[in-house]
Amino acid sequence: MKDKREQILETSLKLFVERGFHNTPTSLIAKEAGVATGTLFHYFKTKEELINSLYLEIKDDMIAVLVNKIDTHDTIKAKLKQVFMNSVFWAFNKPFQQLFFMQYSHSPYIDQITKDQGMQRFSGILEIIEDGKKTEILKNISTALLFEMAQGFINGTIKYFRENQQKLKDQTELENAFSAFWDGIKG
Amino acid sequence: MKDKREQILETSLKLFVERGFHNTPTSLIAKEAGVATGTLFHYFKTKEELINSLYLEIKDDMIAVLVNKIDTHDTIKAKLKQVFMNSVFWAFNKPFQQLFFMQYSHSPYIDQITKDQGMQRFSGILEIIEDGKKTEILKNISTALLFEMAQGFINGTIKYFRENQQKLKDQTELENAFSAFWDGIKG
Amino acid sequence: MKDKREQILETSLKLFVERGFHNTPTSLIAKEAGVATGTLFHYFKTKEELINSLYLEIKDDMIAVLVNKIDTHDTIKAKLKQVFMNSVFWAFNKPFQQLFFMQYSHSPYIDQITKDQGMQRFSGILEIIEDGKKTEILKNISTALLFEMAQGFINGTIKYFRENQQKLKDQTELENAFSAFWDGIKG
Amino acid sequence: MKDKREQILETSLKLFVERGFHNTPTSLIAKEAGVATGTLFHYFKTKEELINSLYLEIKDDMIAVLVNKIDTHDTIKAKLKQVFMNSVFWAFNKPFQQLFFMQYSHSPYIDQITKDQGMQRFSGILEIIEDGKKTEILKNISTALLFEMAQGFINGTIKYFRENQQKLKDQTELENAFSAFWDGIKG
DNA sequence: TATGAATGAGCTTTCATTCAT
DNA sequence: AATGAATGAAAGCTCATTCAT
Repeated sequence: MKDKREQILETSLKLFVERGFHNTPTSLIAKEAGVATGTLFHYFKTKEELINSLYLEIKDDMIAVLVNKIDTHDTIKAKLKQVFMNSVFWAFNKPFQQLFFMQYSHSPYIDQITKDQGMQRFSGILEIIEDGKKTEILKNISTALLFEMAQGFINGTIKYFRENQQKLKDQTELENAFSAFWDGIKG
Repeated sequence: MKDKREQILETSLKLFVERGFHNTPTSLIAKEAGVATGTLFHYFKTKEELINSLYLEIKDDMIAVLVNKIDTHDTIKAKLKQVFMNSVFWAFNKPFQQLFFMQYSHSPYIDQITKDQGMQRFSGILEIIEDGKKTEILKNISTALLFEMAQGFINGTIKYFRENQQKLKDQTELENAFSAFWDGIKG
Repeated sequence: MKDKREQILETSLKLFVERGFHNTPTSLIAKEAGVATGTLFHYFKTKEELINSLYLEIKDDMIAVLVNKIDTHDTIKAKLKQVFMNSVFWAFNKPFQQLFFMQYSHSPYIDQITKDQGMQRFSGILEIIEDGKKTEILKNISTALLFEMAQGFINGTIKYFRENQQKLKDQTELENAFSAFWDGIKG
Repeated sequence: MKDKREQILETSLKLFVERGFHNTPTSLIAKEAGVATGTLFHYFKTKEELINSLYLEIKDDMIAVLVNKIDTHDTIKAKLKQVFMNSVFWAFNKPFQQLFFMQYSHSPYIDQITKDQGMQRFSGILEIIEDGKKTEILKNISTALLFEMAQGFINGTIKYFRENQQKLKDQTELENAFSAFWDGIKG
């Protein structure tokens, strides 16, 4: 049997995505999680604290997956391809988590402190981009811009594959997507 | 003096973006719009109908701007550059509208019918992409994927410039962003 | 084309019976009556005045029917039989009106003054009862009690026939009902 | 201190009778019952559920009183006299409950299912009537009609005594009323 | 830790009524 | 006489949060 805290996080993720934050009563979360309403507030002081905790836990999980199987000795291109593929892989393995970010990254429910903490975790990926620029493999564009373009591109790719899941069966289209991605950022 | 319906839409846009949908009482919308609470419901049967109407009106406005100054005789590249630049221009001219889409495009408050209606309005832009593919100027990737990649890329670009507004003063970085965009999708 | 005032009364009768007084918006009455909301308030200062007017108009109509075809020369029994039959006849000819009394005779929406005015109209029937007592044809019970017993009895009879309409086809059961009625009050 | 649920039922009975259903805010019920508004909705999902529950609880109480002190060995007449007297007794002991039925038995606020459930509880009394018919003590009229006539007659009697309470001091008039009742239904 | 009855502020929505036309 | 957009008080109901157990 799962830890109750864990159970609450898991349940609220699902409900926040399906129904929206304010349209998800804490009583419903408690019920679906199989705990008493009071228990939820034992683990999270407020509903706001709950969604912010959720945000950071998901961010941590995502980052861990994105940098998976990246070797220091890989080329910049290999590293970024791994990140690209890991991103798509994560989105499909953790669909609720991915939708959660789509919905709540820009929402006022997540406070700025939490967003900043989430951003810090991207440092590893930002380093890859900076390395790529130093060696002139990537375009000489500000790192932040390159990062946002890349992230937006990947989000678009994921959105497409979510709506056309059968296209993931063979790798062709995904490889094409990465080619376009790479053409865009390479120097 | 503005039309009351117009006033309600304008006010609710601002408030939904700043405070979130469920954290914005209809009473506050009415108050800020300078109308009685009953008046809001005279024009929009429910709060849900209000946000869906808002979504479509903003979508219409955006599309009109995106295809602005596009001439039939332009090259594909010129057309897509115009769309790219128009997108950034719109985002900066209509910041609330742009943030509204960021927050609510993926939210459950907008129903699927409304989202579909919104999507239909992109047909003009999809045609440009298809023309580009026919003449082998663009990559031979499915139109839907190209579209989503492009849209994601542009969203990222906008996000960057919103956080770094001074970088828009001269055109250099924006031109670089378009170059990257074009490199990504060209054949 | 009907008089608008008439139209409003007719429509509100139907709606008050089917939906209850407070669950029937004046806007709905206006709409169903085919007039503007303002028009309703032109004829009736308030919604309360509307239902009280309705009460009295229906009472008038009912009394007129109850004493119909009663001849001064008839026996007491013949007169009361006529009233009894007229009551059932009225209830079936004016079902909404009858239900209206069932629902609103005891309700606080009708003010006491109106109820008293309605009661006055029964004087003709009360006179028949008093005549019957004088000649010892009816039981020597206070007129008011005889009246209420009779009215209750008739209401019960009507309720039964409303729920068993086919039983009205031949007159047997209705005659039986009157026999019981007469046995109860005769001296 | 009373049970909160009980307190809410008791208070709403009084208020519904005095002010009407829709003219009685749930907030007022809660206030007079000494509970929070939320508590009312904790026990009754909607205001409609509240009034329907009330209807059934009162019906149960009434039936229990009506069949009180009836012995299997009593004659039909004795049994029905007991029911008649019990009815009057109940009406005077529970005046709000009696007025509640007068007002709401025919109202659209009580749904048909509830009304049917209420009717089922009369089976004991219907049996007495059927027994009476078998032994030819009562008129050979359909049971349902006899039942409705009787109920209407009793309601009228109660209405009279409510408006003329001093007449209850000695039993004479009440006995007369029962005589009339019995004359009406006896064979 | 865990419970869930109880709270009451606050929400969306309704609706009788007004009034300029 | 007739209209219907506009009003805003008030309604039913929700829900984050507390607290005695």
